[in-house]
Amino acid sequence: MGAPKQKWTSEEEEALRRGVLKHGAGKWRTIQKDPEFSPVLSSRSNIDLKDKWRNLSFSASGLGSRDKQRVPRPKAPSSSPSPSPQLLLLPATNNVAEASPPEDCEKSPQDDKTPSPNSMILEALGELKEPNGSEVTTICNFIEIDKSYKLTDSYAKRALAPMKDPSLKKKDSAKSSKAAKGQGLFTAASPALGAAEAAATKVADAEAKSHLANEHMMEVERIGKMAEETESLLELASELYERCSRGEVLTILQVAHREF
DNA sequence: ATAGGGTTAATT
DNA sequence: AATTAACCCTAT
Repeated sequence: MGAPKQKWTSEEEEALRRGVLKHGAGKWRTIQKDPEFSPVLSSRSNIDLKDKWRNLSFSASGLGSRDKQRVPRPKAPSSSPSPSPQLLLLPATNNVAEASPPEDCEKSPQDDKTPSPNSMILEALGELKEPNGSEVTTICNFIEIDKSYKLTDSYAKRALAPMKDPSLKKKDSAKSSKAAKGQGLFTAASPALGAAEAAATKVADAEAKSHLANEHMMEVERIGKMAEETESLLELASELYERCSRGEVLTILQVAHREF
């Protein structure tokens, strides 16, 4: 009776974000049970995590001064066939990114009119890049979060298995892979699209060559509708791909290629 | 156990 | 009154 509403604290929010970044969105139970976030999210249930993440995602999606298409009105059976299945994505991180960007990070001259949500992700990736090398699962999760790619943990497990081998440090290997298996999915608009798409396709094909592929196609189709986000996203993918190809860190591409 | 839908409470 | 956020219920 005396429980009005238990608002989420910053600690809990951060824990949730970290958990999602670490284990991936969807593994609420795992995140909640993780000893790292357990003490913080002890009073939250997996459902609460999901709900919170949902709210966060929705807020982040419609938080760009974009059209405020609000049509949650189930009270209009006449006229108005279908507004627009605008899919949401890119919950990203809500870190402090305002104040004043002193200097450009490195390149990305296209960082002008677009908020570049991937920049944050890239930065985060660079930050969490440990001397030991980022974990494959982390990168995998990144991609999963970015484009809502559905990567099962089975893939992660598989990728982690061969990763133990130190001889995986190849300098250049999958670079000329191209692997434009699904290049015909949608029209390519930028050069980076090829590489990025190839990477995504490779990863996707590595494990999900069954019904999951179908979902991927659908997802790709949806993404194709959003040119801006797609380009930004692909840029990130390309960056990751190049970076990994260089041999800086173990990449899912190499592992995937190995498995292939 | 997770995803989605719907409801209630608090804030503006 | 409208929006947001937490909570609850149901289906898969």
